Amino acid sequence: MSAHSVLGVKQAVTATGEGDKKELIRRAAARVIASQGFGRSTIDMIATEAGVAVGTVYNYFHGKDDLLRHIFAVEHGKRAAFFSELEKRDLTAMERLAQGLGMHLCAVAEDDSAARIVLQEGLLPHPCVGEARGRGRVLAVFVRSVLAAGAAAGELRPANPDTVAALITGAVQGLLEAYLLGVPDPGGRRVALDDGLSELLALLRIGLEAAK
Amino acid sequence: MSAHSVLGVKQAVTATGEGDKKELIRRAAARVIASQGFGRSTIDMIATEAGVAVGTVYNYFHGKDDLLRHIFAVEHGKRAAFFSELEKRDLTAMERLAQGLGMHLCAVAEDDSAARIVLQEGLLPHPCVGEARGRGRVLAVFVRSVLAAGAAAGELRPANPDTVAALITGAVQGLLEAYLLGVPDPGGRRVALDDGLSELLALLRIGLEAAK
Amino acid sequence: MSAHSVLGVKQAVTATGEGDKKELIRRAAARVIASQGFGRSTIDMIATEAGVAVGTVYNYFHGKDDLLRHIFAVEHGKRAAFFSELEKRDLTAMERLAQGLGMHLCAVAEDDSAARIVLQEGLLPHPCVGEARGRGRVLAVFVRSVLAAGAAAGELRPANPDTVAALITGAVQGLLEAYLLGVPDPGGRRVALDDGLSELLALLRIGLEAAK
Amino acid sequence: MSAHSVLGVKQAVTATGEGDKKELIRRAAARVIASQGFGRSTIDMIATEAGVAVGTVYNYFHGKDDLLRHIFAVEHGKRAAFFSELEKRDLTAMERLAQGLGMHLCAVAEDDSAARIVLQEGLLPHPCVGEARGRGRVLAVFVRSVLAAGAAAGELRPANPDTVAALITGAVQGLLEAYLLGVPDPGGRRVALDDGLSELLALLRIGLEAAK
DNA sequence: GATGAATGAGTATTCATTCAT
DNA sequence: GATGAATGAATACTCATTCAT
Repeated sequence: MSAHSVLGVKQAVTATGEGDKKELIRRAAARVIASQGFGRSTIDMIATEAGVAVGTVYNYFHGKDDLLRHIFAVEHGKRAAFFSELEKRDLTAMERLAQGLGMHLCAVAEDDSAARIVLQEGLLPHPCVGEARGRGRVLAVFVRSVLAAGAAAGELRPANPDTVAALITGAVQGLLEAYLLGVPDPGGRRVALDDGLSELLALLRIGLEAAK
Repeated sequence: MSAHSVLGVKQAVTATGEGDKKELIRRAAARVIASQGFGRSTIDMIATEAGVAVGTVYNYFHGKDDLLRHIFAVEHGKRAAFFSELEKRDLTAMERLAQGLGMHLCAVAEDDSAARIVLQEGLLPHPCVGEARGRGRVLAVFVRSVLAAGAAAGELRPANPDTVAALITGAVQGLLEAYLLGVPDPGGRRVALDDGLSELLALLRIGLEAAK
Repeated sequence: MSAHSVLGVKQAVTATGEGDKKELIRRAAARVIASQGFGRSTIDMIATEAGVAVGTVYNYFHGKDDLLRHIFAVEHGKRAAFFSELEKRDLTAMERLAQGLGMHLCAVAEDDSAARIVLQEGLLPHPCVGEARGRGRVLAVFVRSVLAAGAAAGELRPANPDTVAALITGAVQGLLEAYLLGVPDPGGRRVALDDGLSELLALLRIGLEAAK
Repeated sequence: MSAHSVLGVKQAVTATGEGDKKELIRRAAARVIASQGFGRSTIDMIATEAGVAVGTVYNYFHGKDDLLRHIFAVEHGKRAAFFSELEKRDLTAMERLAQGLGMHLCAVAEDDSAARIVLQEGLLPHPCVGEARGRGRVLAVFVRSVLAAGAAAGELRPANPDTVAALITGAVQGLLEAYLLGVPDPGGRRVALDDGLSELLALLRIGLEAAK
């Protein structure tokens, strides 16, 4: 394995900025919900955190559920954009995986509040979460397609791509979870995720790559 | 992979029965919370599901939080008992892993409501969940200790046990999650979990066992 | 004024004992209600304090309200018995007052829980308190009749007996209240009530007795 | 006794008006609690009486207890302001007493709901009533200080001021109680209180003033 | 009689949402 | 657009009372 960090692939994933106020409120909501859980967060808390009045929240969102949906959608969008861009590049399956997972962890390392929410609420039967249901849906879909393509191209040994995608996605979430709960220092957190990703990729290389 | 199911290791994990009413209510609560999420579940729903009056719930639990805590504790207890019993047997690290993870999935396959809750609520900052915090805490601790012991005994190649435990635990949760969300038929679910576990163990055998 | 205590007139006012259990429960209830207030007392607390089961309370009383009514009635009965006996004796108005008020304070000094309750709840619009309404009703009726008789006999100067009875009854309650709230030591409390009563009687002698 | 009413000393004690809504709710609550007792009053009743929604009550008060505390505090405040202003005037002890007690009764005659509450709840062990504990605390403190000062100045004969203050405060409360319970007509009530106060002051003049 | 588990009507309190300013 | 007071439906929890054992 080369010496440089697999998370070094960093890029401006977090380009944001659209409607000032809306974004301001989304971020505030993400912080509050990440720390309290959705059920224990109130619109008042969110408005206070954002420094606006309650009414203002309703000028940008239809309600609490809509706020949650939006947080999921933004997070989803970031990944989807990157993943679809990744599809176009000419890379091996393992390279694609490395970059996709790396980007996922990188985004979390930069702003974990949304990630916490996805982890916490993604499994709950919110009528509002809808298509984003499942904590790593976009990620899982991406991983699955990479695996399927890789197997088709003979790069990877044949295996049920749904199952393996579930394992890989789960492992990444497990990494996140362990370090979101366990590593307080943001600096150390980056390193920890980096280590974990390297370990995971190593396992996959040994276990999945077709014998040449 | 050997021909017999890795989930065949089934055993009477789900011995229950204690205080009739309390257990009745716990189960009903687990079903309701699993399907609605903790925040959207009401004591009335739980009482109705259990076929008792609201007041009766309060004769056995101090409140909604206490119910959740109890559900976690029972689930925790089941695993802990099995894991500690597993420690005493004379097994290789991989065998121990296979049996431990198998039992975990087996318990879920039999009664998934508690598992859903642990998956959903285990990450939330409930003041009540306490030491059980983290969706796979007991499992992670078990996996970590098996890995550490295995590495010390020279059975496994050296690797940061915290990181690898996080990956393995996550992969198992990912498996659960995918199938809890995706496979409606309980029969097929068992098979799916079985497949997933086999795949995971295969990966680990290739990737973790020290070269002989 | 003679040197001996005005409360020395003590007599076995607190003869009780009737139906063992009923009395046991009444006393327990009085203690609980005196310390918590009627509204904050529960049948459970009372049963626990009495060392019986909740159901047992209902074998002797029709409910919480009935319990309160009974406590009032017993207290009322003690005074009424003594007062009516006092009517028969050949005494001056001031002597009668001295003995009546003395007995009242004496009973309180011996067992203040019922007195606290009468003080606290006597004014509340309980549908259950009924005729005992008003914290010092029996006392007031007694005082009023002594005053009226005394004025008729020319012993006391003429004055509206209702008004004066209210003042005297109030003063006695004020005394009780001050010392129930203020003097923790039961011994000192006796002395304090004694002092207060002497002072009150002195005022009344000067202010009410008809000039000879 | 002079011909003019001792309650004639009337003054704008009941200046109110502050935060419209809060005051509106306080008054409604006072009416409800006065007629039902604290324990039997519900927030719904209070909100209905005030003509607002339940939630609105909670926009101004932290809860039922806070409402009670506030009612006590306002009543306390009215007296305290008047009493402290009275201290500054150049008056004899008896004059001070006459005006202080007069103002107390006057305030009650104008708005008896708060007075009923203080009488009813002031003795209960509400954790919320705190320093206002005791039904006539402010009044008692005032009376005591007047007595002590009067005795020091040689205007009054020596006597334990605590005891005498308890007697006087109690007598005033007795008066209130008798007439709050007994005199339905508000006009007659004023006269009755006036009579009672005159009688009390007459007794005190005879009984307490130092022989010249 | 004694017991105490079961009951469910009753209540305090919260909080998403609206809307007049 | 921004505000935040008002709203009232929703919900956790209490506790007097009953009744089968």
